[in-house]
Amino acid sequence: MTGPFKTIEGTYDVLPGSKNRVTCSEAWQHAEREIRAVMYRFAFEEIRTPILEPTSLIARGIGQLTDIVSKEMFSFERGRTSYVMRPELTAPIVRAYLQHHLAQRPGQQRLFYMGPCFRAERPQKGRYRQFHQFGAEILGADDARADAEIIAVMMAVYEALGVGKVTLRLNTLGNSESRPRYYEALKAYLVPYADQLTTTSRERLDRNPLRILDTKVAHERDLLHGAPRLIDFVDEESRTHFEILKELLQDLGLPYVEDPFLVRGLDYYTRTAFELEHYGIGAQSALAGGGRYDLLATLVGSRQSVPAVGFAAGMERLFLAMDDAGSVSQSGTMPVDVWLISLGKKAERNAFKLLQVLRAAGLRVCCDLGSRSMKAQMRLANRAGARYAVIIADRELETGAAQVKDMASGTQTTQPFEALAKYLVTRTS
RNA sequence: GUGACCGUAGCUCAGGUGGUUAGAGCGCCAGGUUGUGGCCCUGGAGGUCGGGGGUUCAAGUCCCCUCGGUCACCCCA
Repeated sequence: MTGPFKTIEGTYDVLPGSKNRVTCSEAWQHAEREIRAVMYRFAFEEIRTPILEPTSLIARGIGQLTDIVSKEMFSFERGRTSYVMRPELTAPIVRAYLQHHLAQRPGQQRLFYMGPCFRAERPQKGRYRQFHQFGAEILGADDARADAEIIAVMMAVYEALGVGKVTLRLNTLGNSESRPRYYEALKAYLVPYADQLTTTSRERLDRNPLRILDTKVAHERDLLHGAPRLIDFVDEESRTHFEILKELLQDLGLPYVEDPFLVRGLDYYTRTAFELEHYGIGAQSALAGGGRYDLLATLVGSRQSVPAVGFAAGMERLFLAMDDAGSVSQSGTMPVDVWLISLGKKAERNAFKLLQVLRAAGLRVCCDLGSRSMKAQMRLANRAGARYAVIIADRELETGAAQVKDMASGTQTTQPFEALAKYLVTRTS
């Protein structure tokens, strides 16, 4: 299908009552509610930043050479300014933290977010051009407990939404001094084998050798078995930071696997890097990822460095994992408490006023806005999942009492108009 | 950016080797009950067969192009 009534490639509408979790508004509301609840329990506060950011922030923060910045950004010029549709939220949050001097607020800043992000990739299962992330950041703390807190909230969200069977992979990348030393060693090892490397890996050799570590090409993986190990180059402080983090995770009963080849695709990570995986949701198995990014603030131009950790997770992948885990879905449209049925113009007018009275009493109430037959209105009441149907026609107007039908049992009673709200409220709460 | 598969009613899909007015189930609307839902019965609305071009007496069916969808690579949430 093509034409004007069509969402653009890699985007989708979220509709009420959709059988597909990703496109079902009730499923989104449920997930968002649970995520918020977990975040509040861990004492994180919400931050919302613009979807549009200056290109320079993203380019400097995430790194000019990353895939995201080099080929996946939706960006455009407007006058003398270059804008991007944010591809992630960590850099924007650091920007907000610096712009609004959030360091002046007491203690560490514990922030969470939810919202759309954009990357110009070819869509596939669990990957969209407009996708949605939620995540949390702790800014202003270099203690390993901050790393553990971040991992703990992240795990708690999946726990709360019924997603078990997740794998937490963990690694340390070292600090800004040890990383370059490892680059050199890895480069020195790989250069003699340059002719055996793929073109992309050969390009990375110069610019970002770390990225070669997460290659999936079989013979490159074999080659890497003999390569110098990242952990051997990691500085003493980063190493103890990593050891403490692992102990903390053990204390919290959070299982993890160490993965010396885990490298993240963004330049700003230092020390801790982690990924949460779930198999059974397609090729894109990463539910969430994150790590420590002590360098990011200075990368975007801050004179002072800001120690920080965070995680980012994909909503769409969360939904896929919930499907795979057989998590109870919040499917189907939300039923109404009461459906008002009226026959005749006069009754319609009266019923319309009654709608507001019942709503003011806290009931979810609706009626047909046409002039259908009793049968048709009854059918609508049924489809809307109404607990009660209230019938008003000339006869009821004369006697001053409405017919109230319990839709489940089919029994019908007569209630004076003045008593209606109270009657229905006590029966639906 | 590359590759594979797919594209017929709102949805899920039938439509052997090209041949009369393109079908079903579900959904929607209405009637069967002139004031009563769910079940059942009956009827109705709804289709540029993704789009364009070509082959042919004849194309939903064959060929080419194009657009979209899905999945995968790359990479990542």
